[in-house]
Amino acid sequence: MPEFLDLHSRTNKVLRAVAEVAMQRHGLHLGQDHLLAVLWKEDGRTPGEIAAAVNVSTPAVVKMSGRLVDAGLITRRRDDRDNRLVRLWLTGAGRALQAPIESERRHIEKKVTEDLTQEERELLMSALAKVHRSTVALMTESP
Amino acid sequence: MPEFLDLHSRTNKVLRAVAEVAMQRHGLHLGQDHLLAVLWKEDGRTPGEIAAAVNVSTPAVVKMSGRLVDAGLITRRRDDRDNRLVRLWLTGAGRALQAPIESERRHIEKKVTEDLTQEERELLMSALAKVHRSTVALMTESP
DNA sequence: GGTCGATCGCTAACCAGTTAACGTTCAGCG
DNA sequence: CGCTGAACGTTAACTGGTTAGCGATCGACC
Repeated sequence: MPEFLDLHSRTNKVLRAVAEVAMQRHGLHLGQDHLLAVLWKEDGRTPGEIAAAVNVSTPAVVKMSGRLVDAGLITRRRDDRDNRLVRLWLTGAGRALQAPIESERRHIEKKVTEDLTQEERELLMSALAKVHRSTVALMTESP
Repeated sequence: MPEFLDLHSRTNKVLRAVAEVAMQRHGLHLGQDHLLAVLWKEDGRTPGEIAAAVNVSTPAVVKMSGRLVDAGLITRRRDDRDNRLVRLWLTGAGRALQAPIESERRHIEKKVTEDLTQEERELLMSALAKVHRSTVALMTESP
């Protein structure tokens, strides 16, 4: 089992777990905060736009937005100019989550990188960015 | 959106996507190779042992092993000494996948880190290990 | 002004993963 | 020797995610 792939995926798993319990403290599941973040930045976007912004498929946004509607955090309404579009709008409850969620994520980021020196942190970011680019390149050429 | 968490999860996503298509070339889904890897190392282990080795819940192993049985890569048989135990055994097809899958993963690891110098690679690994430890610590103390 | 293709949201059927609850089987202890 | 509690696999119900395919709507073109 190659060491980098293994370490990276194990790290991802624990990071996800930590983020999950943090989000549950606010009644959210992991990933829902990303969707809300798009609306916090600009309300009334369509599922397709959100999917593109979050790098997720449109059906994933559709399902998740259904749960967020049930939770009373957003509402769904058709665009009256173009009737095949649907626009998602934050409710008061959804908007109220912005500050606590963002603070929560900053807290996690801080705790999780607190053992790194500033230099290590920068090298980690740039190395990870290189890996990201190489992976995207590998992905778009092989199929 | 904190930059490290974001970059790490985005990197994980593309890495998963690459691994997924690579595994599909051998008729596998992502994660199934990890389960098989445990059996390649030592055949005839129980779902609980495998779950612990792969850091996954037991039900996850149960479901996945069902699909691997359907695919003809493993068989499931109760232990005759202790009848509540179930042991998973590789079939010939399951054993035959070891070499190609391991080579596939090594190839991905190589391609994905090819833009890194040796020094960068080592720093990335050690930094990631630190993050991993801090995250585990954060996880076990907060709830 | 009608048709035809593109766009968009959505549903269905998968996959991996989780926790909670259930039924069996075993082992230790009275 | 029986009973009680622990260990184990399994099922059910949820989450996030995927691709394939359906239906409705819009826009452009003839």
